[in-house]
Amino acid sequence: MIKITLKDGVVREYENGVSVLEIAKSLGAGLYKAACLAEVNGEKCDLRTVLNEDSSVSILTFDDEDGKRAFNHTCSHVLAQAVKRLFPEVKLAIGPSVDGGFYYDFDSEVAFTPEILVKIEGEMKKIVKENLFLEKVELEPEEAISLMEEKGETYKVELIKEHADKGEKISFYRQGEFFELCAGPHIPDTSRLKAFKLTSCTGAYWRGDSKNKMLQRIYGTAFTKASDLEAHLLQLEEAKKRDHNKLGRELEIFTTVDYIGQGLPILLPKGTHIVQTLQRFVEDEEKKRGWLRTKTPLMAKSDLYKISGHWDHYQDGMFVLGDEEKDDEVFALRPMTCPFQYQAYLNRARSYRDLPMRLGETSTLFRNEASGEMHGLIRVRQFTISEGHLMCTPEQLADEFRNCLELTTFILKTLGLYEDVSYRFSQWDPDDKDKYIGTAEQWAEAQGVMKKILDDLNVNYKIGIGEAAFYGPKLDIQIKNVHGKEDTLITIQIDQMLAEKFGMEYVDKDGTKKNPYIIHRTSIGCYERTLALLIEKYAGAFPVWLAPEKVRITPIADRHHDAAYEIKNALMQAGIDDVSVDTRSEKLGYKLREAQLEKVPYVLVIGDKEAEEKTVSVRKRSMGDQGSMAISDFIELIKNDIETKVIW
RNA sequence: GCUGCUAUGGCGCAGUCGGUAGCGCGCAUCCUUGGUAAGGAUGAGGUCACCGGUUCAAAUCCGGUUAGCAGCUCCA
Repeated sequence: MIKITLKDGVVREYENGVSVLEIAKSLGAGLYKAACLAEVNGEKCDLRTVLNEDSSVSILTFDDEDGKRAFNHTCSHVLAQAVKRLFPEVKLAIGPSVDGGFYYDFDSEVAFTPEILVKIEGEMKKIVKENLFLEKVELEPEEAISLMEEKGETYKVELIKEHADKGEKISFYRQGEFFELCAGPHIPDTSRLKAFKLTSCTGAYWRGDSKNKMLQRIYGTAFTKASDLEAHLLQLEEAKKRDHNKLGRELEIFTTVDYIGQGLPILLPKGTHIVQTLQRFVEDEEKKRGWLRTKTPLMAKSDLYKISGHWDHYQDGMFVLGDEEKDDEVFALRPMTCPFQYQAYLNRARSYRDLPMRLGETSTLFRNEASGEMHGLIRVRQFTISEGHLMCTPEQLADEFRNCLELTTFILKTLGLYEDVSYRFSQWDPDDKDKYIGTAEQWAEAQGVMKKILDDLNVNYKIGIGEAAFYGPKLDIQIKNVHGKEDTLITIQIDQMLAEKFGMEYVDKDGTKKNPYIIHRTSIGCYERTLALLIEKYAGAFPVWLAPEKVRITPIADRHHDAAYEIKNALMQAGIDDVSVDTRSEKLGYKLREAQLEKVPYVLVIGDKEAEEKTVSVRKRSMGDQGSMAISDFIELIKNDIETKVIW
């Protein structure tokens, strides 16, 4: 007999050689049915694992993150098995679980159309019914390679060869006739896969490298119950309704025109209004915090970019005007502000007394993104960023960095996005010589300085190797869109290299010349992308201070029009613009419905009673009828909303 | 850039087997003058994204281009 310590601390005795699955069964039919995975002495393993000594065991179900992953991963094996049954010539690549489901990459001559996906799903259901057991098998590397070569699975051979010299056995999982290279762990049998759906098929490069062949990736998701699957699919549908790319067009925030080009959105009056409001807010806030402003050219001769290194390291991403072979002067639209704003610093000799020097600019940039990269307002070719460069001494660096971070925190909190972001410490990739300038020593120093600052500030970050700018490390503030895709909203960077390249110096107290540290930073990010995230955050129902139409005055009958315009004037005189009057001869309910759908924060209903008493009947978005109040009281109410930037 | 899908009035969509276009919403006008999420009638609006091909005939079939979508790659 062996002693098994369970999750709740209870110790039970079992026969030597008992499997975890049998233990689960002994604990109850419900747990047995729900079990996905086990954790034995802290190690994740299959439920079929057999125990021969005293152990601590916890049974993981779909409710545990690891259980869910194993469940989805097993479903990806079933997918691969089904594809091999229907298309034996298809070669298998890899098939992991991911957030919200799983995928499997196939090298197939046949394109997997939606109709084919349905057929594959049907075959998967058969496999589930067959209740195939998943059994782990370990082979010697040579054996594994020859087996996979025999089956023509060239991708698997490549993977095994990489593992071969580690001196470990290669693990496989068998389910029926299907034999798959896999480290596991897996759920015990296919019959537990009660509810799954193949959601899409797209292209994906083998090993994530665009030099490699593009494979076909089938995405899917799996649940223990059909109702959970349906709820999940419904949730995805709901998320799509918040998609800024759809909602932003519906709400007339922006549009695109095919003959203007990709990544060049037109901001309509409502979108422009929001951006302008954000811009004033940011510029005022920066001014309070000691930032000066510059206005620098949108383009420059190639000479400038040759000094900065962009000509060599970033030319593909720039819009170049002219041809170096033919033209005397070649220009390029600016892809960043750095070398332009540095000229303000270089305007005269600087002393340590000039530092820190904080230069902000609302800066329009142009980047020639590859054609497939553009996405609504999130990824565009022309955008405007709250740019800034800060030149300082080494002693000032940590404080100034903290101030930059505090500014972004303040802005994110004001926008209501603070809880939605995560931090990434973006470092260089020493193996990527094409992308990065500078020496290993320079990078070690810049990253070391940044690490210390971040750790001192207790920033909870993850590290991104190869995510640094070509001239220095970054703190990237990341946010996910409605589809779960992560983008950089805000970035704060430390740069030691460009100051040297541009000959930026200051005379220190001791009379020696030194290069300043430079912080590149944005405070709200680029306005287009931030706007996109705000549309998704609020599903178009913006806080009052940002709302492009704050008040809609709705007279009930024609005879109330004069009273309505009087109220509009009163609001305008109180400094509240963005007020409209809906004089259409529609019923009140009809007008209210439209105002609600357009997410106008306040609707003022004006009828006989209000016209008589000089009051307004206030309807608040999503809170309905608030009753009547004096016009002056309403002005106070909405002014407070605007000034405090309250979110409701 | 790559893989796949898509493109029909302002928006959302229908259009079968090729025979020169329909619906709903919106818009305009008129009637209605109403009290917190859709009152009624009439009307206007489309060279079916663009270029080319096949055909007696193309929204429909074929090729290309442009743009949009999902994903990959990329993202200073």
